[in-house]
Amino acid sequence: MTSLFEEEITLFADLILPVPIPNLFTYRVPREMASLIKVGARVIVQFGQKRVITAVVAQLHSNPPVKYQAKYILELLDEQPIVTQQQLELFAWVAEYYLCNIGEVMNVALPAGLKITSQSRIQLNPEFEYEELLTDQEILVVEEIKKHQTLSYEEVERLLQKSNITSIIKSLVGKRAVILYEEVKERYKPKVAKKIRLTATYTSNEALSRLAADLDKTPKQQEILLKYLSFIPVYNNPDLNYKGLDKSVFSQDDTISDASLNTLIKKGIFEQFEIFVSRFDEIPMGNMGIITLTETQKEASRQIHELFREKEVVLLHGITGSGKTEVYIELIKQALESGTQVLFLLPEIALTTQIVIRLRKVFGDVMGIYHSKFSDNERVEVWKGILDGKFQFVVGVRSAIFLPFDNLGLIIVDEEHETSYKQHDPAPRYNARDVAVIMSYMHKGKTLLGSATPSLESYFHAQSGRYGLVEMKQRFGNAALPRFELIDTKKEKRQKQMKNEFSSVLLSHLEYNLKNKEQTILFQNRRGYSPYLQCEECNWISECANCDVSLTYHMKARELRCHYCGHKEEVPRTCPHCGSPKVKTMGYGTEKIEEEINVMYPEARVQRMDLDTTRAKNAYQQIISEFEEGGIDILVGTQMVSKGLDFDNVSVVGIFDADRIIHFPEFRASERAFQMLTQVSGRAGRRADKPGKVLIQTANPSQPLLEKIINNDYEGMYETEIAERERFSYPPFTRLIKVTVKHIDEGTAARAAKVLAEKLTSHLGASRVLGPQPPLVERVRNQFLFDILIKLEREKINFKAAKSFIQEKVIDTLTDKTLKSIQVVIDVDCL
DNA sequence: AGCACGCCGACT
DNA sequence: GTCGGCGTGCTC
Repeated sequence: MTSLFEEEITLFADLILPVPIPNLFTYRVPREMASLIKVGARVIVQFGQKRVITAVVAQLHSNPPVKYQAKYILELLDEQPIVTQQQLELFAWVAEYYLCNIGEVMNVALPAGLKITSQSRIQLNPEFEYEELLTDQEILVVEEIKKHQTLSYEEVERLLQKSNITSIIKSLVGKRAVILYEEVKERYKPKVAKKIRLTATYTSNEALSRLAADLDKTPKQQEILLKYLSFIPVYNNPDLNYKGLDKSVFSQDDTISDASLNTLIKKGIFEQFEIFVSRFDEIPMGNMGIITLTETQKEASRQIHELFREKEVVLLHGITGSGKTEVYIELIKQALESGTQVLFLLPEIALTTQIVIRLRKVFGDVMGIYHSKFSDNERVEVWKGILDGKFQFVVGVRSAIFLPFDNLGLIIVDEEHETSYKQHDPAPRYNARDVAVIMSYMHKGKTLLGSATPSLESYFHAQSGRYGLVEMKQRFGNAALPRFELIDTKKEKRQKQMKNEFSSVLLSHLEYNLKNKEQTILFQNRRGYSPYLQCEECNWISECANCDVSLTYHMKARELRCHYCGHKEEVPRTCPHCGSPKVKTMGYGTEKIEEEINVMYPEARVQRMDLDTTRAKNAYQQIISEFEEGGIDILVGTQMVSKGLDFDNVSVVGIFDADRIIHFPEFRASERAFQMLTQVSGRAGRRADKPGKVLIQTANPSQPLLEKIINNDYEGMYETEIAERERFSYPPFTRLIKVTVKHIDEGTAARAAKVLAEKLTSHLGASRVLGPQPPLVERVRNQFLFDILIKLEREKINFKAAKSFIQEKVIDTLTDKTLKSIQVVIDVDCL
C-alpha cells in the first residue's frame, strides 16, 4: 500500500532529446502522468523558449535536479514504450563507440513518423486593424498570410528572400498584426480503406431476394447490389458480409455513379465504414514454406549451426551463385521456430530486388520490410508491427538495426563487405554490420555475416578464430563459373582497333549478342555523360564553385552537376575563360556509353542504370523487370548492376576501365577492386549449359590482382593484402579514426588541423597520427577540409581511452579563440 | 540543431 | 543615428 508520504514524491524523467547535445535532460512529470509514464515512451516537452519537441524517456527517478528548475512534461504520447530497454542500451553504446550524442542516435533510429517537432507558424491576429503602420515588407507578409491562412518561418524567408526574419516577425507581433503559435503534429497516419457492406437487415437470404426484386425499378442500384454480391457472395453466407468490399471497386467502375451508391446508403441498404489496413498488402505473399536445400546448402547450414554453439559470429563465404539465400532461409526458419526474432540486413540497393519477393513468399506476413524508399508511414508500421508482435522477422537496410526488437535471436548481414553499411554524413557514423554484432550480443543472439567477397576485416577475424567460417565454393545447380578475357587496350589503341572506349573484342561480342538475342551488361563505375568539360584552346576545365572537383556533364538534363554538393549549372556554349567555342566533353560516364551504343547499334535496346535513372521509387525495380523479361539488350550501369541481381540470359559482362578502380588512391583499393569486379562478373551466365563471359578492358593485363580476379582466388588476394595491411599498420591490425577539420578559410582550417595533429602526436606518437593532409576533394560546400588519420593497434591500445583522449584534444583546440569557428568531425572506424 | 542575445558596418 | 549582418552561448 502506498503511504500518503510517498504520494508526495515528484517523479522526474531523464529524456533523450533529438538534439546534438551530449547530456540527457531532466523534466518534471506532472502528477496525473506519474502512474502512466514508462521508460521508452515518447513525451512532448518544451525545449528552450518556444521549441516543442518529442523526447524519449530514458530513466524515471525522484531526484530533483539541484542546479535548475525542471520544466514539466507537456504530454505523454505513448501508453506503452515504443523504444525497448535493449534499444536504449544500444543507443548509448553507439553514442559512446562512435563518439556522438545519444540524441543523434535516436534521431536516425526513430522513423520521422514517430518524431514530432514543432514548427513556429504565424497567423493573422483577428483583432488587427492598423495596416497603415506596417512597412512594405510587413504588408507583403500579411498579404501572404491572408492568402494561405498561416505561414511557417521558412515560407516567410522564401517570400522575402532573406535569411534573418526574426526581427520582422517580432515587429509584426509587436504591432499586434500577427500571432505566433507552435504547430505540433503526429506525423504517422494509419492507412484507412473506405469500405461498403450491406446493413444487417439485408444479410439473410429472404431479405436479399426481396431487395433484389424491389430494386427492379432502379436498375443502376440493382447493378450495384449484384456487383457487390459477385465479390462477396453473401447469399447463403451472411458472415462474409462483415468484411465488406472496398469502395474503390465502385468508384473505379465508370458505369456506376456515386449518386446511386449514395442513395443505397441513404436508404439504409448499404453502410459505409473504414478500417485500418497494412501498407504491405501489395507485396505478393504465399506460403511456399518448402525450400529444398542441396547437399552443399544443407552442409553449410549444419556447419553454421554447429559453429554458433561456441561463436557469436559466423562468416559465410559463398561465391556468387552458390545459393546463400536458401541457407539464410533455413536459418531464419529455425530461429523463428525457436521463438526469437530475426533481422536480415541488406545493402540498400539489393533490397528492391527479387530476394524480398522470395522471402515474402516463404515467410508471408510475419515479415516486415524496412527500406528508405518506403514512406514514413510505412516505416512506422514496421516499427509498431515489431512492438506488437506482428512482425517476427524484418528485412531491412542499415537503419533497420535500430528497430525495437526485444528478443533477437539471429541477425544476418548479407553482402557484409558493402561500404553502404557505414553511415557517412550525419552522425552517428555507425557501421550497421558492426553494430549488428553488438546488438546480437545484447540479445544473446547470433550474427551471420555473408558475402562472396568478404571484407578483409571479417575474413581476418574468421582466420584468427574469433568468428566461425563456413565456405561454399560451388555454384548452385552446378552452373559454370564465367570465363574471363582480359583485353589489352594499350595494344588495341596502338593497332587503332579501339572505337573510342570500345575495344574491338567488346564490340564483336556486343554484335554477336545482339544478333543472337542474348543480353549484355556493361559496367562503368561513373555516372553522367562525361566527368568534365575541357576547352581545347586554353585547357579550361569545368569545376564546382564550392568544391574542389570537376563538374560532371549530364547530357539528358543539359547541365553540369557537382556529384559532391549537388550544385548545378548551365552548360556554357563557349569557354568561360577564353571564349573559344571548342569546349569538349572529356572522359566517359554511363550516359555517354549509352549514347555511343545508340549511335553504333540503333536497333539495340539500351537501358542505363545508375543513380540518375533510379531515383523514383519503383524505377530500379522497373528496369530490372524489363531486363528480366528480355525487353533490354544492353544494360549500362554503375556499381548498381553488380548487386544481387540474378539474370539467366546474360552471356557477356563488359568492364570498361578496370585500371581506374584498381589504382584508386586509397589503401583499400585492391580489396575494393576485387570485390567490385568479382561481383559484377557474377552477373554473367548463371546457366549450367552456357557459361557466361566477362570481358575486362585494361591497359595492363599482367597485373597480379587481375589474375586473382579471373581465377576467383579470394584467398590469394587476402594473403597479399593482409600482408600489406600488417606491414603498414592498417585495418584489420589497427582501428582507424579520421578527424576532419573544416573551415571556410583555408589558412584557419590548415592551422587548426596542424595544432590538433600536434596535440595528438605528442601522446600517441608520430607513427599513429597521419597528416593533416587535404583529402582527395579538398573543398566541399565552400569549406576547406583537412584530414588527420589516427591508427590504433587493436590489442595494444585501450581504444576507449584513446577515443576520449582524441575528443579531449579536439575540445582543447576549440578553446583557442582564433580557432573557435572550425568544425571538427570525428569518424570512428572510417572506411 | 535551433533560437535569442549582443556587438560592429552601410544605409534611411 | 538605426537596420541587420552573424559570432556566441544556452537549452532541463
